[in-house]
Amino acid sequence: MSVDLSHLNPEQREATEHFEGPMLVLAGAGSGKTRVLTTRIAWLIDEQGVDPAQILSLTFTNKAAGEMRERIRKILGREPTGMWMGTFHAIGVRILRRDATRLGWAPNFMIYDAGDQESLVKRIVRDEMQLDPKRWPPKGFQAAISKAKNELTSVEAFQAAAVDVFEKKTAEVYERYQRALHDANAFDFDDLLVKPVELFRTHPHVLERYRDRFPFVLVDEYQDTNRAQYVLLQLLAKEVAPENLFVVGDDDQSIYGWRGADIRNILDFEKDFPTARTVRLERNYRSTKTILDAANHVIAQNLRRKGKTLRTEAAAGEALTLVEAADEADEAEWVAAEVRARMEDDAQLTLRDFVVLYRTNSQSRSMEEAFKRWGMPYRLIGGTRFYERREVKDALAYLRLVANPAADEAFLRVVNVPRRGIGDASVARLAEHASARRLSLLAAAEQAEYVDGIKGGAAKALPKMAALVRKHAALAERGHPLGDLLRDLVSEAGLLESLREEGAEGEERVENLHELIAGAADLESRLRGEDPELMMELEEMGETSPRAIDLFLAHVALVADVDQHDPDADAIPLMTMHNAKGLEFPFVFITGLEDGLFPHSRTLDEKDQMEEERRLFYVGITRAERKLYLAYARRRRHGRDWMASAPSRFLEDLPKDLLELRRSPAVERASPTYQRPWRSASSGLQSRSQRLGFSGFGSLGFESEDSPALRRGTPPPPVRREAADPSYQVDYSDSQEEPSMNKGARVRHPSFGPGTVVELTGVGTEVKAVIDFDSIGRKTLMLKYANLERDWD
DNA sequence: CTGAGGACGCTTTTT
DNA sequence: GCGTCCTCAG
Repeated sequence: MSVDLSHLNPEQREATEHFEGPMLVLAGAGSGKTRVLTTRIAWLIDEQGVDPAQILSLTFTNKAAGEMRERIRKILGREPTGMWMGTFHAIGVRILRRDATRLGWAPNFMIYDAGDQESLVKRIVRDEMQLDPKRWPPKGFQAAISKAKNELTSVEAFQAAAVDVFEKKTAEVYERYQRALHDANAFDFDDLLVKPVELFRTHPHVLERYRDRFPFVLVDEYQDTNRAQYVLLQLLAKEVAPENLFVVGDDDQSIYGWRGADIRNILDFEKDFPTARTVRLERNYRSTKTILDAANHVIAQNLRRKGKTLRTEAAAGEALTLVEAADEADEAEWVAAEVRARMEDDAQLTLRDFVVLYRTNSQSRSMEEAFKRWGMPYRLIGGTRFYERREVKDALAYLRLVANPAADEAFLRVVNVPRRGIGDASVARLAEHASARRLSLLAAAEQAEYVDGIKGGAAKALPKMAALVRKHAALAERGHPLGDLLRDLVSEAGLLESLREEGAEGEERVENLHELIAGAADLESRLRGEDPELMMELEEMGETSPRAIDLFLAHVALVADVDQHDPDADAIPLMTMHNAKGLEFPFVFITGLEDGLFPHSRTLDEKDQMEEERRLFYVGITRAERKLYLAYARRRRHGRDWMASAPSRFLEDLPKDLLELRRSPAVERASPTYQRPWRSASSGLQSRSQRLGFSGFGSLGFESEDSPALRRGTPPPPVRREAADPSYQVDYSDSQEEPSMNKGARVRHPSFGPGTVVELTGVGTEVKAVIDFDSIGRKTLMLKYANLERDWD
């Protein structure tokens, strides 16, 4: 069998057929980097006779890993048995399960997620160190510790370097925190990267084993690696002749600097590996020329970059639409109306062809409301993650307790969930009793009736709860089906019942639990069906016949998002731009393009951060295949109060001739006397840059005086509720008439170039024209937005 | 021990 | 605007 490379362009091919030595693939957005990665792996296996077990491939998301494995399987026509493909964290876990003992952890360690970390830090700060959480917010410590870990700063090094009070206190928290993790036989997420590095550094023969095992290392999204990940890669590949490290990334899409990703890793790759070859993938297969032009102009403003320019052979396509809205509700309304209009225009389109992107999750609310009002289903991506939901964590804590009755932290979490009348006082007594007798809390709970100070309800409820756990532990021991076990457990514990009493939201939570149960059942059936991927994973970890319950618990820690909604459902996705990385959509709306929101106010005075914001904008723009909409609101609710907002400075970087400007009906109404500057001119046919002068663009530098409505401190008008206003779609009215047009006229469009009017429909300001463009063929345009010129030649 | 009511805060978040 | 956290009365 041979791998088909005929569909690759020359650069993709060069990267794909790279056999040995370090290589950097700078892959622009939409340039086919996944294709290169997967095809190269298949090529290594099929054409170069590389054993899949010699390949280690690292990604940042489970989704990416899963999709890549699937694609490789398709190309090969068989399972790439033995290949390690997974997230850095998942691979870290695998390494640690084998050798954690060498670091002093038992192999069945638990993984603390962000929430667990937070409660542990809180406990240390408040209970152990007795610090006032107002003056010393636990979050601050947690962030500092996480940062230190990402930079591979040990407790000792941190202590040595601590100068000010905060650093000294942090050093103490860090030390206690690390000790607590060890005592609980747990690692936090950061440890999953840090500890393998520690293992390799302190046990050279273990490192040697991995170096021998994996002569081929591949990394996706290299621009997002942090210090720990970087060092891990260096350890695995540096000076391991011939240094087969193959990294793919895009410095222009580095948007995770705030959580430790270091863009220098990709910028300096050629310095780190002087023999590295570099391939640039600059041909874009996703977007129209107009969209790419916009993206290129935006990113060109950044200084810290390798420098790439995306090229395409695609047509110019539609102009970008920039819309000014009155406020966020109006913005959302406009977006919903436009989506609806688009869909009415083209029956082929579905809601999945669109996406609404924003900077912060809180912006989703107005969007959700608008889509609800329009009766259009939407799908929220991101936000609170499935396994971090309260009810899910509660159910998992029960399950953990069933799997391991000595899991005290799980016991503490659910001892009074649902409410059983067991308060802090009783728990404290129980803990005393337990530690005096070296019992687990669960074992102590069984004897609660005989524990001093525990009386009444608590004395009855504790043994009852313990009995419940014991009963299910016995079932698990006998190999009772996991899905059934979990279902009975949450129901007998009273979780379902208590959630149902919470009303509508509780129903949702019950749904989540059903989801969890389904997930457990699914994993177990994969285990019984000897799913090859799963079997391989178990084998690598030296585990042959784990209990489904332990396997499930080990798995859930690493899976961030189970898509709760049907991904095939016809609904419009709403997400942050961070969440959109790697995705593509025909129609993209980027909302909230306002200074202080995007770019975010916290980034305004720091150059590097501003560049990261701009990269985020670039990521947003390059998601679009056919059409990009940009929107901003004149004012926006910010916490308690309204703020006047100015259009984002990023808009200045867009070439004006790519833009079509629109205003929402509400804005039109708010400024009835306003006249578009270009209309007052004699011909009515000026360049687009002049047209930009309307109110709201003060900050764009086209108009010197600020419009009154935009001045800071403007009292907010009452919140409009014209949402359901059916005129919304048609009320783009302004009283000015358009230049007259007739069938057969030759016209020129700013982005589509010359064309012929084929048909005219509608009246007044609602005239639509079907125009046959010389370059791209027929299009239907609203005349008043089309900004057509008569073309006489 | 619990539920009510008030203060607070609030960027992004692949794992 | 909303969710979380804390405090306090019953």
